[in-house]
Amino acid sequence: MAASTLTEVARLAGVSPATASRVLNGSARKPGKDIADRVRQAADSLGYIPNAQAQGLAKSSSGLIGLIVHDIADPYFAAIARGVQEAAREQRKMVLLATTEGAPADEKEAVAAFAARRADSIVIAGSRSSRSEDQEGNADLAAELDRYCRNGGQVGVVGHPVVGATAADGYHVLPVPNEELAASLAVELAASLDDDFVIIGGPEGLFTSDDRIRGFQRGLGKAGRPAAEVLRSAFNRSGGYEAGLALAAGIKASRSEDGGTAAGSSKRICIFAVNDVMAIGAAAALRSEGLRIPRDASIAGFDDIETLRDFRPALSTVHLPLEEIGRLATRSASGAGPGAGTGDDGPPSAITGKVTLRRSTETAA
Amino acid sequence: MAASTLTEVARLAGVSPATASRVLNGSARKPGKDIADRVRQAADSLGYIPNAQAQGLAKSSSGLIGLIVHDIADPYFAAIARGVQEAAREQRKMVLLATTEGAPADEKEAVAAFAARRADSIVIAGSRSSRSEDQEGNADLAAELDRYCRNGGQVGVVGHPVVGATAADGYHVLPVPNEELAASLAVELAASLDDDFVIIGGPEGLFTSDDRIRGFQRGLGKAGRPAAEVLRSAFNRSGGYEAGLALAAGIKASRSEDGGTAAGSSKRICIFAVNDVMAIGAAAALRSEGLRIPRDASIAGFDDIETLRDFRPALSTVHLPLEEIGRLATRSASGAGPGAGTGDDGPPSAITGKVTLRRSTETAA
DNA sequence: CTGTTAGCGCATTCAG
DNA sequence: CTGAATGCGCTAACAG
Repeated sequence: MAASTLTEVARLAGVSPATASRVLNGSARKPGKDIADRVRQAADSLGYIPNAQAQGLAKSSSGLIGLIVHDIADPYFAAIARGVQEAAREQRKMVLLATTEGAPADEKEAVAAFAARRADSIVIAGSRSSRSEDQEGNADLAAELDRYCRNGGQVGVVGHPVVGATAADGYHVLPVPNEELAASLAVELAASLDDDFVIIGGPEGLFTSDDRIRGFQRGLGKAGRPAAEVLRSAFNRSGGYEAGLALAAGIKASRSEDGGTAAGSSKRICIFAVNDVMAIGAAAALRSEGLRIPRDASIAGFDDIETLRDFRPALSTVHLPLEEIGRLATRSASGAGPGAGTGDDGPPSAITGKVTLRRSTETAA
Repeated sequence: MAASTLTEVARLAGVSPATASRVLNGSARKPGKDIADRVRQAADSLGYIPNAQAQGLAKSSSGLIGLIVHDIADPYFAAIARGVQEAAREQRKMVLLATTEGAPADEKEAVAAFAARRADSIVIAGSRSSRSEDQEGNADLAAELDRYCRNGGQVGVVGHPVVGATAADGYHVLPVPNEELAASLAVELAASLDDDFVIIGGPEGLFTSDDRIRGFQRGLGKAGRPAAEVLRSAFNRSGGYEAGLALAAGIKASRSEDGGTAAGSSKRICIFAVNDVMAIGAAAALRSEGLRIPRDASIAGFDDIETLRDFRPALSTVHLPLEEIGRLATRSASGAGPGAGTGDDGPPSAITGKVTLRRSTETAA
């Protein structure tokens, strides 16, 4: 038994399909009140559900928003996804999810799939990359996006533009002040701590990571501190853990150099991990090596992931309004259609974050 | 400039649309190698992307899987979503996301929306509820699901069947042994701890919560312990926090009764929170009241949320293969079509969890 | 093996 | 204000 169609509803109501369509969906013209009721009644007596595919075909617009993330189980993306979902709901649209592990080739596939479904807009949340291994994928992705935009699609990208994407109509970037915020974090940290700074970053070429590293170094410079050493590892918890292990070894080594008992003589280090999840991993590594925070090392992250806020010692970090980022990116990809003229998308709706110092970077006391 | 169509490709290749369709999509019959190449070349010279809406209309199947969760930012659902996504990828389908905050009325809307999009299957991940305020919503949801199934849709539900749903063809439930596992947890805890047990549960009527409470009590009974008192609050972090606050007050009160200095004379309590997120909230509350875990109270959760594993003291819990749950629920809603006969969906593919005791429930030492 | 014909379910011209 | 006709882009029966 197939779902009932508009035609069936019309027949039952004794009207034409056109009329039925007009009453059941918001048409410009309002049919007569009496006949409208008949149609509506017939509709739900049959349990009529409009076929969105057919509607989409006829109107060429699908009510779909495509969302691309690296990993939906990563709390960073999950939070953004929630914002996207909210915005979608406001627009009475549904969100189509694609996860790509950050591979531009997969992202290109996702864009093509969204285009095939005639998604009204696409939101790309994952960090852009300029790594050489991603060159080709990036080019393909850029081309696919370009085509999508040329066909009237809207895209909203969080953070940085896709590498190589021509600033087409309908292509919007929501800037995130990663660099500025990281600089502020460095300045605040430098003001209260005497520690030597070390950075745990993601792979070189990951924009989000690179921005935060650059900003942090700049802030350090502004505070009259030397640039920090940078350890590179995976942009996730285990990357943080590995780097943390290496740092722990270093801390222990420098201590024994200072002579066994003079435990306080070597300077404490302050670790800046470019995101909270890496910071937590690093903290776990230090702990597993018998080191304590903030006694033996201080540590700060970035993002202010909600689920991690109960972690002890409380993690110093930079708060980012993740949910709002998702919302804004989605809205930016829904505004004026192509040919709006000025190329300006109304108020830039800038994202603002906030340095949030907590126990993990207190002085050793 | 609209996207190019199959007809355009066909014209450019000098063949009929039917032939073009046959080569570009997997048809049973294979066109001649020479002509196939011409079509393929024409296709990507035009940047042809098939219109999934039109395909769906013609084939009446959309390649879409609908996923319903309470909140995508909740790590429990995020983990399941990842599993669903994986399974979807295996089937070369995309996932449509709907979040409902657990309201059956919204879930009904979501099902209708999925039905409108002709989703091939629907996965419902959120806990079922039998609360009176959800009665009406449940009935509507059940009716909507029933209709969806009758029209050939497949649905997979995690945990418990939707209240009132008639076991239609295409309706599959993936059981999660919440009760058994909670019982095992109680037994293991009772074996190593002398504590008095207290349970922090979600609102009465939430199946997942109720199952875990019931199981825990049963385990307690089996171990010769009296039933635990049950505190009810919201099924999330703040619910846990509030309940934790109440418990902290109780702990302090009973201590002062025992006389100020005899801090060890009143028995320690062991808190079982029905999920990890609530447990973390409760732990935070205790801590904020100056209590320490496991010294002043022990605590255990349920789910073994990955992001929470670095929490200290490490949380005792019951490990659940969340990702696999998502995968299996998705697969169960993709197997044999309607009319398969036996009503049996092959191997029950049972979910198994594992009691995982960690520091938060060690003896006070 | 290919081309032609006919819908899939709906929105939207047009005519009445 | 209503009904009949046309087409969205594609697939699946037919015919050649």
